[in-house]
Amino acid sequence: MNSESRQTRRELSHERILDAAARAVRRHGYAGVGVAEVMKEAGLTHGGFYAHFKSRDALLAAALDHAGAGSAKVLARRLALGREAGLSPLRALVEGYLSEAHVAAVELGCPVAALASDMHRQQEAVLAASRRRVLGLIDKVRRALPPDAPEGHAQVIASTLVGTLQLARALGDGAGGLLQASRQALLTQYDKVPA
Amino acid sequence: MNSESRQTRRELSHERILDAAARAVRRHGYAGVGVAEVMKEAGLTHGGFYAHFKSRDALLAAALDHAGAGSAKVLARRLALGREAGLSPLRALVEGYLSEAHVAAVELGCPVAALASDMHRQQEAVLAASRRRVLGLIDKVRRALPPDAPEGHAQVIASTLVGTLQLARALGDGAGGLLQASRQALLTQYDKVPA
DNA sequence: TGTACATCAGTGAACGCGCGTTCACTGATGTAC
DNA sequence: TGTACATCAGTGAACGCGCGTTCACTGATGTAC
Repeated sequence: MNSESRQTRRELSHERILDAAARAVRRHGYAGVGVAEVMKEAGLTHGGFYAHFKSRDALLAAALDHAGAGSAKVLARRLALGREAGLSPLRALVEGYLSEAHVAAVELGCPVAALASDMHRQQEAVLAASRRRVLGLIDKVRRALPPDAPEGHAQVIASTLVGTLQLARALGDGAGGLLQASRQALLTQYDKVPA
Repeated sequence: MNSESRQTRRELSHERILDAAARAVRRHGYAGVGVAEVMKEAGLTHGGFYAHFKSRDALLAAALDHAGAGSAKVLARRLALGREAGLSPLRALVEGYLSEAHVAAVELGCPVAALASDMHRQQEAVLAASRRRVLGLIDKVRRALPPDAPEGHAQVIASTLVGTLQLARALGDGAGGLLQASRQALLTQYDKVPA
């Protein structure tokens, strides 16, 4: 334990609330996040919430940033593993994102896929945090592409990743070869390094 | 007025409720649809709702089918116009779907783009209607492709269409060339008929 | 065509419930000496 | 090290509000003669 990881009781609680909210917003959507449920999952009672956040919306915005940081870590690990296995960064990203595991793990997965169709309906603070997630995703794709790749490639790939994951989740068992079709299309079109 | 279009007062009300609900669910999302608001927009009071639908969820399911029928009509018209202008069906579809007008017109646009990330969270009846919309969209894309196109192409294109529209809506003015990038990518990759 | 009655469609008040938010209070933690 | 006190973090009851749903009632529509 270094001095940075020594946290007060308050800071520990704050982080548990954020963790719970970041999971809740992905699992239940913006509208499905309840203050009481989040606090309960953090091991607290709902009354103490307003000592940590000034409103439910403030919690949602903070939760999105928290979820984004979590997703970034997951991706970094995936890219590191892929590199060891000799995969191109794009292949590691696409195969990780468009996996059955990601379809199933909504509450720990990409917040953009979990929330995108509802983003434009949110209030300013929540919308701003949501936009950061979208731009962050596009940026992660961009960094997995060669430096000289055209501007729009990262945007198109990100759009396909998000749309595919959502449709796969909606269709459930009836998704057929949707994931596989998108993986193949993206890698065939954008991955110049043979696997 | 032929005999088929002669409707009772009840039938007229029913249709106004459905119209209002189909717009509301796309504008406000599943969770944002309120019985009272829908009835008000249909020119009625909320108490009469349960003479038309047995629950709010039943309304949502019916509204999705209604929205799907509306979208199908819009698309058919777009394809007819495109054909007159010498556009391939795929180009007519892609340029219509990925247009600034569609980004702006959420409440009359594609219900899949408006709702996809929330679909998997709905109860069975609403989920089933939502799945029909997804399959319907994929099918529309398939019919805009050559008959010998590989299985997965329609799925991938539909995913890209949905994802792109959602990200464009989320980013708003900051969407940059997102629509343009996806239009170009899809047509370059899948439209073999030169414009 | 007109009148009397039955049925239908819609009204609006009321209910129960869950949720975000507030607040007086309590018990735990930390500080001063 | 121990005691007294101040501060902090969390508790749980309460409030107001909106929403889905129910229901007794009313006014409009349609039918019988």
